[in-house]
Amino acid sequence: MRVNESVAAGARRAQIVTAAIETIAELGYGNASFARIAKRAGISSTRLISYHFDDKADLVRAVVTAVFAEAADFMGKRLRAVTGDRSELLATYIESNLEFFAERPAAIRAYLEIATSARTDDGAPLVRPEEVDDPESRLAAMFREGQEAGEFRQFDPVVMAATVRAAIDAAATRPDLDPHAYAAELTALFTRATRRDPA
Amino acid sequence: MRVNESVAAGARRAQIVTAAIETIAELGYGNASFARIAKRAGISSTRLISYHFDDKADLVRAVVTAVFAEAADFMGKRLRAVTGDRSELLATYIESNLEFFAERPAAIRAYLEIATSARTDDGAPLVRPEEVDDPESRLAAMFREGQEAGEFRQFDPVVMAATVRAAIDAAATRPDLDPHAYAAELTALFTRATRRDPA
Amino acid sequence: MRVNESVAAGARRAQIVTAAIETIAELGYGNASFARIAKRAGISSTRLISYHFDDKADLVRAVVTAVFAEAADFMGKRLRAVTGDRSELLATYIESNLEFFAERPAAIRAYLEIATSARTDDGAPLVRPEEVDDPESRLAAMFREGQEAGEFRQFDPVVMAATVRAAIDAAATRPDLDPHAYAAELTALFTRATRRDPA
Amino acid sequence: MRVNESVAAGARRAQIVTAAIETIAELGYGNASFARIAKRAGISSTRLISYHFDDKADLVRAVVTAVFAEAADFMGKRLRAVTGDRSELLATYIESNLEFFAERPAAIRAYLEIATSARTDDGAPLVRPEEVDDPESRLAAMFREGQEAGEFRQFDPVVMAATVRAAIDAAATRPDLDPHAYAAELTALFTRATRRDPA
DNA sequence: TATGAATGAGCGTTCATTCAT
DNA sequence: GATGAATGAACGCTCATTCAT
Repeated sequence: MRVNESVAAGARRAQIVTAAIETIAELGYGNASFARIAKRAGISSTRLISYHFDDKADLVRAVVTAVFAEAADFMGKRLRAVTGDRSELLATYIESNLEFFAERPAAIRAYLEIATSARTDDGAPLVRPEEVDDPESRLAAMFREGQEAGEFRQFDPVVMAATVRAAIDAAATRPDLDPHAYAAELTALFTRATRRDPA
Repeated sequence: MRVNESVAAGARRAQIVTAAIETIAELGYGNASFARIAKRAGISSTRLISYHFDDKADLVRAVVTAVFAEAADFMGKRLRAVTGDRSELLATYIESNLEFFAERPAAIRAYLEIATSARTDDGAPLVRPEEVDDPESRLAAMFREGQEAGEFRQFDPVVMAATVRAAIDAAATRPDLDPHAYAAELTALFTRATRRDPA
Repeated sequence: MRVNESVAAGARRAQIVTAAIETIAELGYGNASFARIAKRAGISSTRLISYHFDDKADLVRAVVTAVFAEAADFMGKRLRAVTGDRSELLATYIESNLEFFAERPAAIRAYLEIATSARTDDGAPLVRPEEVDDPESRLAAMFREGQEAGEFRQFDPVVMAATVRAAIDAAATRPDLDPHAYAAELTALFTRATRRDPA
Repeated sequence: MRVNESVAAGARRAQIVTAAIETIAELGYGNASFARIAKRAGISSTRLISYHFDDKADLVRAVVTAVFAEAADFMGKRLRAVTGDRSELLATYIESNLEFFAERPAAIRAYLEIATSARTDDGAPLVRPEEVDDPESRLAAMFREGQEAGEFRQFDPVVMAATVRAAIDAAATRPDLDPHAYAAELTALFTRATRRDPA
């Protein structure tokens, strides 16, 4: 997060981030060169990107941060409105996430591209999860609390969280399917997978 | 599959494919240049790669084919030994798949890298699923048959297959966790998610 | 030399010159970009450098001028105090010069960097000796006068002056050696090299 | 030194090294880009330079090695023919070195450019003296032996060697002066500077 | 006097691929 | 079946400088 940046600079940065999201989503991370991003942003030179971002990693980090902020805003409203137990929270989490995918497919595709494809020279992830946010850890914590509250059966919260995230992200690669129906399927699936077993 | 290739040429191809798998697994698809693959294979010039493979897509396709063949061989033995119903088949599928990950982590990481990162210039996947194999479709078919046989509850087989595959692939990115315990968790999860609901 | 510049502007210029000296001395002329100099000066934009100096050549000229002024001030005091003949003058010249190196190593390293490395696009020296000062010519004149006064043997004053300067500058690249001992060695060396041969 | 390189590759490398020497000598190290060197070498792309040399440092090292080899060959013949004492050896060293400058001015200018201007990003010399050769150390050793043999007076051999090298290198920057006359001046200078003092 | 924003040219380097034996 | 040599395009990034307040 930058501080003390002027309005004009902030707007330019946002414009470049938007172009980067679209380029990465459409062509893949490996094809998203500064030249292609600049072209899509309608700016004449890649120099302007280097001027506003330290390097490519900095731009990529800005993309992830922007997507996460948007997702958090979109989903946060729905999640804070939940009044029921954590089972309902999980259902809302899945549904709002899939709705966000339907709303902003490019943003989420760009994020997934970065998460799976952006590496440093030595193979390490360019953006480490803990650098930006870590939805999976928060999900695992929620499961753990639900177990302690007796709302969920006993299972490994880490595995369950990883599976829920993987299931949701997989949905993002199926834009052909209806997000509400898909959400209903996943909700049914994970409700059964997590609820206390019948006595 | 090539025909009429000599033993020597086949061995060279296999050597290059092996080096490609290791390079992709370790450094990521984006860093797996011909130069790096050639270096790992212990050959002096990238020319040898171009000689044995039409182009990079051809090499990548060979990698995927090799990994799939190995996985099919490894898992096939276990799956054919299953005597119970499709619920047991699913459990064996999950478990043998995670065992394969533990056995050949580089192979599966290379495959996942290719699946998520390898694109043509215009953003299309470099290797289309139907070009090599399509485990997800076969899984969906299995679910459909199980539903018709009354072994599973009613759910969307496509969504369930996608979720199972995503859950298994997510496990591959967690080499820190014990594969048997992970398999047990996933088996419990999907057994509950797919079984007929209690009356 | 600028005229009519305000105190504030003069201070800024001095601040930038100081940063330039340190940067050139530490990283070499080729690595002393406006960006690096600005960073060391603690100013946010290179624009301030361009504002206070016409171009890079102007800044470099200001650096050389500043170093020469400092050296002339430092050495001038000692040289004016010499009462003996030109042989003693030469010894004092050498010694005070090496003392100055010890006092202001960054300044002299920066100057030598500029003298040896700063070129225009077509290879010409960025700062021509006669543009700023020309110690070598003054030294040659001193030798010529000394020969006419019978204090030195006959030799080519130009070659001798070039050699003395080269010897002194070489000393600047050996900050590991004691400057006084080095000066004593050079004094002994050039005293023998310049004195009248025994009859 | 490369081994097992083909005749064609060796010729190419030599061609590029020659072009590099001329470019560096004429335009200075800072202006000697791959593009300018390639143009002078008459090759179409800078890629060919990168193909034959690991990186710029590798090319620069090859230049220095080539110049040193040439100088050693040129001077070696004359030095091995010396029959007198070390005083005569020193005179021959100076004279043959200046003759080499007159013979191959571009080579020596290129070397001096590299020695004074070629740095890594952090300011360290791109080519360390000990990496290629170290004439100064050998000269110092010669002085030390001469002192032990009673041929020279007592002085610091390191300082004297540094001064002789600096004096010779300074001569290289004066192509306007006659090398034989210059050599005679330096020989007279250092003969007097090094010989035993009269009793 | 100062500043952020923007620029086009150039940098060394790497890319997969083709040429010519 | 194998090889070294060569290629043009593209890469991210840095350069000193200018524009516009």
